[in-house]
Amino acid sequence: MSLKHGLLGLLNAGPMTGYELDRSFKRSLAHFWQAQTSQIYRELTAMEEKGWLQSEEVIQTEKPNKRVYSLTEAGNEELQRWLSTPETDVAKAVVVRSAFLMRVFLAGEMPEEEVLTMLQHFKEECLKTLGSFASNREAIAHYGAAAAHEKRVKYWELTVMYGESQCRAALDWVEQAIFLLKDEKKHEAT
Amino acid sequence: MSLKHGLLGLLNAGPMTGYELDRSFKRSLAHFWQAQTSQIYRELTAMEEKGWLQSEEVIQTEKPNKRVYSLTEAGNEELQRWLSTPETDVAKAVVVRSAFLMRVFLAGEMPEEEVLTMLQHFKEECLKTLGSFASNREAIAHYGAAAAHEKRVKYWELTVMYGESQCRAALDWVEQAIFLLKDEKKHEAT
DNA sequence: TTAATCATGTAACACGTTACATGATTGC
DNA sequence: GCAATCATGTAACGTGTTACATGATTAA
Repeated sequence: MSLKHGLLGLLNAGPMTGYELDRSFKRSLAHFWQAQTSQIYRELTAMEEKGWLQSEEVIQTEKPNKRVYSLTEAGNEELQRWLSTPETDVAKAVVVRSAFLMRVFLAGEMPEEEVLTMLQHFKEECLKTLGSFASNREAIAHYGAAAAHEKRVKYWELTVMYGESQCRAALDWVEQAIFLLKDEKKHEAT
Repeated sequence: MSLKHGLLGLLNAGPMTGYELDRSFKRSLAHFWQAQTSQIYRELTAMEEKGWLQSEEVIQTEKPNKRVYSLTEAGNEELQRWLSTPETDVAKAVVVRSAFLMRVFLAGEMPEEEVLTMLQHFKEECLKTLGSFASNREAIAHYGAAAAHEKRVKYWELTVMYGESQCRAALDWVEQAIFLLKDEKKHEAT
């Protein structure tokens, strides 16, 4: 149930519309939790039903009307409850789900050139993603300048550092994997 | 749709029962794709309906009866089709979903000691997981000795290497994070 | 005039999780 | 006598994904 709690966390900084939440989400949390716009609207409806949020419609003339959500007492308590309940499942903290690794695992059924192409493609993705972390840092610097919520910014930064370190490790791995496969091919040839 | 394709891949090595698939899965793929036993049975039923598998009931007297699944032509084609269709979604290759990082992101709403406890706990998980990769390597060595499917073993090994490198990176990160938080506290004290 | 931004959703489906049920055999 | 292994599932629920629908304003 982390999407709901992510939204509670964002709303803790102040009321927002679904649209704004969607953008905040994509700017800050998307590197470890991806969510579709439609899912966010659905969760907001569900959370209001649970009493964690309240909303108010704001009529606009120049733009479409919008619905502004804010945390209730119950929502705040739920956030606190979730944060103070440590994860019991050992595996979930570290283990991730990766369709890419599934392909690697099954790569024995593919021609080797295709495997190499796949790895090369993965490498490019890693490089791109590393770049996106750099822009993330810029965004942080921008918010950090406004200060006031230094604490929040500090932890946001930590999640970005985590992403960067994972990404660098993935890059090292893929380079080594490519090397190993190529090296093997060379030996086969001789 | 990777769970289905993982199962297809395992069955490509020979017919198996749901129970055996479950154990194979947990032994080899579980470090990048976790699946509940009940989910595996459900997927098997669905895949047989799609014509990717066929099954046969084996009557046993000393043990409960079992149902042995094997790949059909269509199943094999589907596996090939999936393997040769590269992932189009850029983000999915690298981005992962992590409730732990969600907690870190929201850690500003927690007392700092709790954050430290959480990080320390995460560190222990990392260490445990690193250990489990070691046992994974032993399992590989065991299968590798039987040879015949060297290719499969090679790629299996690569997925383990990936897990290990990610895990080590996570460990480095958490140690640094703990250091940063403690250091900050010290400066506040003075 | 075309794309981007603002703004909200519904419907259907796919996939993941949890709880529960059954029952025999084997080893400690 | 109790836990583990073998062996298979159903039901309900929760979450994630995809496709679709609407419609105004503003900048290139």
